Amino acid sequence: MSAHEPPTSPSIPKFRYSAALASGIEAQWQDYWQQHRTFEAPNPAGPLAEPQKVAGRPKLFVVDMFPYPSGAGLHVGHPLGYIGTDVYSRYKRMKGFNVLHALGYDSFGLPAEQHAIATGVHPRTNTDANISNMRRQLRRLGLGHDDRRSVCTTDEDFYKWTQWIFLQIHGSWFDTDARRARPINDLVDEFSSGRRSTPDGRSWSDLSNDERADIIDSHRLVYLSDAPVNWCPGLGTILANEEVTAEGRSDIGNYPVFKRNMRQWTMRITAYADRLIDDLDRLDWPEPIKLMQRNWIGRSEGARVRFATQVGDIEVFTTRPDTLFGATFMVLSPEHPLVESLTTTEQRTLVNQYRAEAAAAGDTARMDDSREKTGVFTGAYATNPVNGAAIPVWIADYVLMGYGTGAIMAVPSGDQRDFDFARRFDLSIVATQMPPDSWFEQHGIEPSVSCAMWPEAFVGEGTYVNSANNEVTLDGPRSMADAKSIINTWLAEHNLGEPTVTYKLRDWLFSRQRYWGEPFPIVYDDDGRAHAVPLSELPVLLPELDDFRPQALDPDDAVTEPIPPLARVEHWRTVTLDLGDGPRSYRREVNVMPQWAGSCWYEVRYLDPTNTTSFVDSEVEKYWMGPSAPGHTGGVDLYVGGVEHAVLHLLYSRFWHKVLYDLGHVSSEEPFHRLFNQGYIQAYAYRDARGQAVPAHEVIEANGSYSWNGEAVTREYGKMGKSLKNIVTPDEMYDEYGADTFRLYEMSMGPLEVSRPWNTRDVIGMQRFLQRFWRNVVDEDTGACKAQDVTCPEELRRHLHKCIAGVDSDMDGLKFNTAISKLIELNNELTQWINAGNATPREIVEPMVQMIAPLCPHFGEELWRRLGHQESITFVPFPVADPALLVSDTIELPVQINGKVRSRLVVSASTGEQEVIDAVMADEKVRTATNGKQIVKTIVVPGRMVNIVIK
RNA sequence: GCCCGAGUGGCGGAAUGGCAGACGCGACGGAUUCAAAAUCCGUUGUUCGAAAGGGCGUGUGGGUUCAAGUCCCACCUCGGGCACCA
Repeated sequence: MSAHEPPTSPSIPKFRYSAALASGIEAQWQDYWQQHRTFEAPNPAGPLAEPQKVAGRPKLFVVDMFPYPSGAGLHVGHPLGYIGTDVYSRYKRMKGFNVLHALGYDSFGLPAEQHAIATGVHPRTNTDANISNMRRQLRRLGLGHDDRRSVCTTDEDFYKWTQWIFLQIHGSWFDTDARRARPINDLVDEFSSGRRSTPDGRSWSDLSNDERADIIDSHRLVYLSDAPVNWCPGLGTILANEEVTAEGRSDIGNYPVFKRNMRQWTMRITAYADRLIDDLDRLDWPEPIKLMQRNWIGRSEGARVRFATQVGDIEVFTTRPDTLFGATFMVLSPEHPLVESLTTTEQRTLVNQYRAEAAAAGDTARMDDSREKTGVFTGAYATNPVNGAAIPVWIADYVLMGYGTGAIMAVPSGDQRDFDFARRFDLSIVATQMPPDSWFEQHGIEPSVSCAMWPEAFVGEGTYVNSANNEVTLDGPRSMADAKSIINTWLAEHNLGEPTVTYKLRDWLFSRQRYWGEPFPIVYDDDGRAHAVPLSELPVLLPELDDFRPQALDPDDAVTEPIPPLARVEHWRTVTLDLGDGPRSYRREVNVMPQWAGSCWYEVRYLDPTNTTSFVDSEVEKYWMGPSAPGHTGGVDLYVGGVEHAVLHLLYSRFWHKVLYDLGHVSSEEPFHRLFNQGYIQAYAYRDARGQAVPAHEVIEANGSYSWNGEAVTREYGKMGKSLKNIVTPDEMYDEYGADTFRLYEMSMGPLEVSRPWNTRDVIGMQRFLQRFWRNVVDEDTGACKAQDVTCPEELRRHLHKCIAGVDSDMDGLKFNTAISKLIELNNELTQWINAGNATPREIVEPMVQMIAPLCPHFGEELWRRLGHQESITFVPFPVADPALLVSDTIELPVQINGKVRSRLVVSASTGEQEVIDAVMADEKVRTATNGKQIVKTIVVPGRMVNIVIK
């Protein structure tokens, strides 16, 4: 392993740790690992079983978020997380763990398809080229991945199982009593045995086949719905709610998105809303991500309440049933089904006009809350169930049909929107809670239960007023929770309402009108009824296409019906199958699955990538992902990725995993037990006077201002990207410094979870450190190992053990930046010792090499070999600190006077408190400072410091 | 508007409530060199001072404490998420 090309320049010693030397070393060790299959992790069972290697080691499953193989290749920001997980995995191998670390590719998706449309090149060709380039770039980084497990979602034997999971979901329903998914046949049994009654109460045997199928289909966890969807003509496909930005545009491409009705496959993720929220408490995730998921799911607890009208009850959902007595009017969504029958003759013209306007304005316009409130009176009145008051019924577009029941009871005294509406249209406002005096004081008005002077609604805890009828009263001081519970009980007793929970989360639109995705394993019969393709027919392969274009659509064309590319492949679209009643002709589903499908379960396939009989061997899944203790969710031990998938990938994959768990296919309840959000590496970009980006690496800084070609430019900070001309690639770093220096720099820049700016100029610092380290072990001229079995000074030995203890705990906590500085400090001290003419103590450098190995694996392997070891350093145990060397005999105590350090005192570590005080009082500087002052107090923090308080 | 997260030297960043600025970059000075690069040694928060030494310093203003970058309250700025959600 030591025959490297000598560096080209004659003035540089032959064995200096230069970029050229590093590159040679790195290439050789990468080959070594590949030949020796160093990172192939043994499985306990299944096709990759090596049970004897599994035995006696704890396991660790580390996963990076699934990358999309972009055509642009990697820039230095991309590998940050991969390096972090690699360092951690290598560290854990040295701590005795059986580590599974692999990286696959989320290779279906829009960019490859858009590229195919533009160039006519098959997306597979392009995707494969991108993957090989990315594999090449990552191999050069020296990542310890098990390459056998590098799956791609576009592989036929991968998407076979994506389709299989789809059919599992299609073949199940959610039992709301058991709070879990069950096979759909259980539901058929329940209906046919009479344990469960049919929707209209007829017996199961009296129903026609079609009627039965309708009932069953309506219970499936994935179902066809003809409902409003997010239609994005610019992409030629619909999008999930999570893929639409707050501005009503597509997350990808920023095209306009329109609401329209289309028949789509929809995943019943809402059935899992409660478990998706509740189980967050059992996960080791960053709190902000949990919060984002909670907010996205948006559980609100309240009550459904029915208000009687002449044409039937209006049902509302409210989170504040305790304010029912203050409901002075109702507001219905313009699309509410009762509007038609409620509206009086006199109001009809106005109402129709308003409804037309509301329909014309897009969702986005309606959501613009800076607008003034609009609305129209229907002419009808409803009865407030708690006090019998006749209250007017209005329609207004701020009430959305898609949330709750599409109707609200308006309590203007307690809700700001209702308050605004009431003031605008002069509707009455009745207080149900008396705000505290401080509230009135803040608003500069006299306390009054009359709302006439109130400038805004009062939301909060207050004494209840005006809230009683003959049977129930809330009046007086009481908590909101009590009041809600009292009124809910009363409502239930009188059959006027009941406690309910609603969610913001909507079901997941799962169809995409594209080509480059998994085909649905679904066919339709002549009646248009969907059937599952038999498992034996999987995978349903994508047909070849010559032309990948969806029909050309204007991004603003909201009305034209989309025709997916697969609809044009007539020979593929029609298929003859025997689904139990003889061979018949069926038509295939022509939509494809969204990109999220493959990433919903890929981590499971890492476990058993070559299994042809199951998506994963259950024993293998249990070993790598099973719960570690009763009550533990199980799942990946460490999942690292960016925060941008907080409500997309991380919500969808949890949902799929829970379905698989319910059906008994996995033993883990959650896919990712511990989540770590890495920061981003960003970069400066520069623009000239015209606002054009200029090449960032050509910009010169002088005295805090920046220039390019002699022209002043302005600096901005953001993502690396082509358009900003500020990309730095790993390849440039490999050439200039080698992979180990690059890895070390990325890890040293700051905490892994924090975003930070890239600064090529700083990389040199880590290069110098490795050079000094190298020079301490290797003779730069001869390449000979300098380490000798000599005794080293006690102080250096103590420093080593302190370093071991610190690096060990830093690496365990993913704090690589501080681990690196500890190694640099130790190396600096070692350098001084050696520069003073001493030999290199083997006792110091061997543990140092072991400690640097996870960070700079090629460097570590090479030095380990040069130190005379024949085995790879990968599984050499991490050094252990000697506790006896961590405590020192003497300590330096800072002495503070009134909190300011005035002196330092070296004392024996065993000095008692009184002795310390005596020594402090004898100190010259202390005597000067305290001279003539009264000592009020003396604080001694054992082993840490002394503080004297004087007056 | 609501909810998170973050503000520390010229820069990236360290600091279980206990010596603020570890480590690295940059800058400055020195050694080596014909010279440079590389390497090695040293200085480097700011301010007053010739020096010894002192004052001030972690976004701003208050507070708790013997002691606050760290805890509490209010505010400012930046980044992110959600947004007429009943």
